[in-house]
This record gives sequence, C-alpha cells and structure tokens, in this order.
Amino acid sequence: MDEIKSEISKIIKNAIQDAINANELPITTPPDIPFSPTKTPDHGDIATPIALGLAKSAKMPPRTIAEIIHKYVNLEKHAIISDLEIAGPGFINIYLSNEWFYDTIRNIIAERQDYGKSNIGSKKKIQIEFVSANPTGPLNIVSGRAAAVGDTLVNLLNAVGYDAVREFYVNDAGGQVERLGQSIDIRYRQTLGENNLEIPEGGYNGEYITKFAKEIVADDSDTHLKLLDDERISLFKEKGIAHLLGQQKNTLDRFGVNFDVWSSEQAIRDSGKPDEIINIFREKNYLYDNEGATWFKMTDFGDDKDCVVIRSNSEYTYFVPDAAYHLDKHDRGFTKVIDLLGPDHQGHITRLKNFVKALGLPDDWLEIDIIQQVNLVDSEGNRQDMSKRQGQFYTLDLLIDELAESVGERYAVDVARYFFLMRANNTHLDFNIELAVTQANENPVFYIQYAHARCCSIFQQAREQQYRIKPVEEVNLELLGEPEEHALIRKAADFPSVILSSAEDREVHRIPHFLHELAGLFHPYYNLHRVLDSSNTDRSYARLILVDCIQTVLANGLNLLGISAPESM
RNA sequence: GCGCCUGUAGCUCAGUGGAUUAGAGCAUCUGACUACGGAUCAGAAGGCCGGGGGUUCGAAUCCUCUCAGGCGCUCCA
Repeated sequence: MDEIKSEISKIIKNAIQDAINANELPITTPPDIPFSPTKTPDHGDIATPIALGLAKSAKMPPRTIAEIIHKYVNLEKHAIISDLEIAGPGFINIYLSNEWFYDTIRNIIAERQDYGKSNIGSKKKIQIEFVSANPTGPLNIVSGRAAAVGDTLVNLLNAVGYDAVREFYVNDAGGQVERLGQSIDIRYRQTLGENNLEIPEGGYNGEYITKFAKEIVADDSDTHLKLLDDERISLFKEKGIAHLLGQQKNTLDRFGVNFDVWSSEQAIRDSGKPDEIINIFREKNYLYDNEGATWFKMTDFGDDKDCVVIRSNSEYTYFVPDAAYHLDKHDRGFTKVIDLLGPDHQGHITRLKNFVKALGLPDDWLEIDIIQQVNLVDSEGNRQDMSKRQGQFYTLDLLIDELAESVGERYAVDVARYFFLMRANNTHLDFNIELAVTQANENPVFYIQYAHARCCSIFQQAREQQYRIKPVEEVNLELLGEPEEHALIRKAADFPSVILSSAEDREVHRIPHFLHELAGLFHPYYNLHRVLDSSNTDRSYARLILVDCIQTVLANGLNLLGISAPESM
C-alpha cells in the first residue's frame, strides 16, 4: 500500500504540474500529496484531500481544483488506477485497478510468513528495557501489561528490520532489597518463636514473605540465628532475591515473554562504572557539595531543582547506578535505547534524560515511554491500591490461573495478552478482575482466532473434497470479483504499513485492532459466499487463494502479539 | 503551586499528519437458509466527542481557558 501511495502521489503531482504549466492552477510548485483512508467502498480504495489543501493558496474552490487535477490525470497511461472521482467538498477518490489486487495476492502468497515485514531498521541495534520490577515480590498485573507491550514492541521492531533485544534490569542492590532482607529476617525469627518483632518502615508485609521464611526454616531450621544480624539479613537478602527473581522468571516464561538479557544493578555497582560517572560529572563541573551531600546541577539542564547524587552518608542515590547502567548500554553498542516505565516514574524521566545528556550522549539516543497504570477496581467501581510493601496486589500468575478456569489453560495467556495489548499505552486501565474473568469468553481475541481456525477448516474441507494444492500462477484471480473480496484484499494490503507505523509510533494496540477489523471482514464474507463450491471449482480455487492470504495475515499478526493462531478451537 | 496522562454510546475502548455520514466490542431488542464450524452472520437502538472560547472553508483531532479523575515533583527506588 505504501508503494501504491508513492506511485499515485507521483501521478497526481505530475498532473498538478501540468495544470500549473497550462496556467490553470495559480500556484508555484506541486505540494506533497496527503492520503486519507476511505471509510466506505463508496469512497474508493484510497482518497486524497489535496484539492482542499490547495484551496487557500490557489484561491479557488476545492471542487474546481479537484476537477482540474482530474482532467490532467491520464487514466489510460496509468494502469494501477482504474478510476478517479470527485466527491464531497473536493476529495479525489481513487479506485485501484484489478491488477494491483492480483499483485497484492501474489505478494502475500510469495512472502508468506514474512508478509508484513520490512527493512526500514537496517539492522540497527535497539534495546528495549521493560518490566524491570524490583525482586521483592511476585509480578503483578501492572508488570503484565508492561511485559505484553514490551514483548510485542520488540517483535514489531524486529519485523521492520531492527535488531531489537529485550532487557530486564534487576534492582538487586540498594534500600529496597535491603528491606526485603530485613523483612524475611523478621518472619524467619517469628517463625522460630520470637515475639515483639515488627516489619520495619518500608518493609514487605506480603504473605509470600512469611511463606518463604517458613521454607527457610523447614530447610535450615534455626542455624542462621548463629550469624550476626547483619550477616543473616544479608544472607536472606541474597536468598530472597534469588527466590523472587526465579519466581518472576517463571511467570514471564508462562506469559510467553523471554528476555534476552538480565542486567544486575549490583553488577553495575561492582563494575566501578558509578565511580566513573561521578568523575565525569566532576570534571565537567556538574557537581557541588552542600550540607554534606553531593549535588548534581540539574538546573543547568532546565530542571527546576538540583538533585542529590551522593548522600551525606556517602552512599549513591539510585540515579548514579542508573546513569551508569545507561552508559553501559551505550558501551554495548546500542544505537538507541527505549525504556518502558510506569507513570510513577514520571519524575525520573527528565532527570535520567539529563544525566544521559550530561554524559554526552545524543538527545534521541534514550527514549522513555510511559505505559499507564493498571488500577484494580472492585465490582462497585472502587479503586484498590496495589502495594508490594503492604502486600496488596493481584499477581499476573493469579490472573492467568483465574482466566484458565474460565477459558482453559490453552487460551488463558492469549486472553490476558490481548486484554493488555488492545489498549493504547496511555489509557489508564481500570481492571475489574471479576469482570475480566467472567467476560473472558467474550474477549475479542477469540473472534480473530476463530477467523484463523475457520480458514484452516476450509482447507481441511478442501483436502477432504479432493482439491489439490494449486500454485497461485495456475489460478484465475479474476474470479475474485465480489466487493467483499475486494475489501479483504485491500485490508490485507494495509498490513505492512500498520506494522511500520505501529513500531515507529510505539503504538502496539494498532495490531490487535487491525486484526479485529480483518476478521470482521472475513466472517461476513464467509457467511455470504461459499468458498468451496463443486459447481464452480475454478472460482473455488481462486477463493482458496484468498483464504490463504487472510489466514497468512491473521497468523502473522497474532504471532507478532505472541498470541496463538489455532487451527481448530 | 508546577509538570505529565486521561475525559468519545449504558459499560470497555478505537479514531494514523484536521476532511466525505464519529466507529467497534459487550450489554439491550429483532431476525438467519437441513450448505465449507452458530466462538458466526443480518438488522435495530444508543452520541451537544467533559465544558467555554479561538484558528480554519472544515475540529473528537490544533491553540487557549476551565471542570473532573489519576500520577509525579524525597539525602525512597
């Protein structure tokens, strides 16, 4: 569809140029030609509002301009356009030739599982960091959304020719995991009978901590009590991180998300890179000391306040290892890095970007996109706060479990992924668990999957009815003359540009919507027209090719979303 | 107070650089041929696109003000 646009763009530009040369249009040069998608077949295959755009500079009514342009397009010279018409206030509606439709079909069949891909990315190395949940508890549904979106974004970027990788940053150092160790320690000692102990401020109250502490007691009984407090907490911290991280990995694995790289904050700290960062900043005179702490001149970068990088207790604030981590990403050769963060990290964005700038990296090297929150809502519509520290949250595992009870294990992940992927990143998602589970059967993913299964079923029937596999060259595509067939192919032709725009704009949800629309054209077609018709086998062969195309696009699209394309349901 | 996000049908959401008649799904109502799978299809109903003002021949879309909700502005991460 993109090629067709640039070709038609050229034709119309030439027509405008000819009109200018003939003194019929009082403008100097032909502008770029915009296209608008057509909502109904009555508006042709594509349309351009160019005449409306020129109305002002040409000081002429748009319809008149459209008529002039129309006059200078030589339809007989351009085989890809079958007809032009002027509509409404001055739109030029363009009808594409049948030959173009046949080419599209042949193209889909030829490219098969690669249909939709492109090479725009020229194999540039891009890294997407997402989820990066603290290893202090199970993954919740917020991480689930991030996981689904990030995973799909990487698929999309790879599909358009980038070399994109998934990375998870493990915050296995600093105050949070320190308090994790302390929390496990309290539960451990409580399990062994100590009273009057309380989880410290900012510690973790979740049931899973108690459960894990009991496991430690079961394995090692009270042997750890012999250790000094600090040693024991440190040990429990290590054990806790390993345990919870392992759990997170299992959940992600179940959810179909496989990270290429797991980076450790502790490793970054141990590497000495944070010290390098500080030295670089000091040399560049970005730092100063005040009240016993070391501050970074964030105001030099336009922020409204400076921020502490080394606390008065001489520990780094989290900015330092984080900046070091990003420098490390750069050293690993990524030409671009995208961080997907939650909205609670809003304040972090400008600062992190400023740190990266201070390190001398280009402005657009680091892109930070916010994936909006997921709120838990009860059946009365009241929000419920999720907090790992307070032990209130809804885990991704539980979601998949409950969905599995409703739609079966086979589709639970598909339903969950689709649920997250169908929303734009910036929607604030109110998640009603009860509703999500009871309505799981209504999830639109089934509509798409069913369309795919239907295609497979038709081929199954075809085999039973002794149809043979005919290569597309032997099939008379001219027998595909129904308007519904026309619409299906035109839709399928959009697939590559939908992938491209979806990847470039980081708007993953366009893929589910596109697939839903495609399925929405296929089901009515199926009901209206028989594919396999023994009284017209030539046409049946042509329609089988069409079904093959639709199945291919559906499968390719679902594959990008990490959702299964079942052959039967 | 400042910054970011959101507000579209009863509900959940689409709406690509303004543009031909604002669209789906769910829910509601009415229908579907002994035919390739009824997880489907055909149809009905449902809207001052939060509100005011502005730019434009034309605004859900751009600008401005305003209302409502969420999030962020820590020597927490």
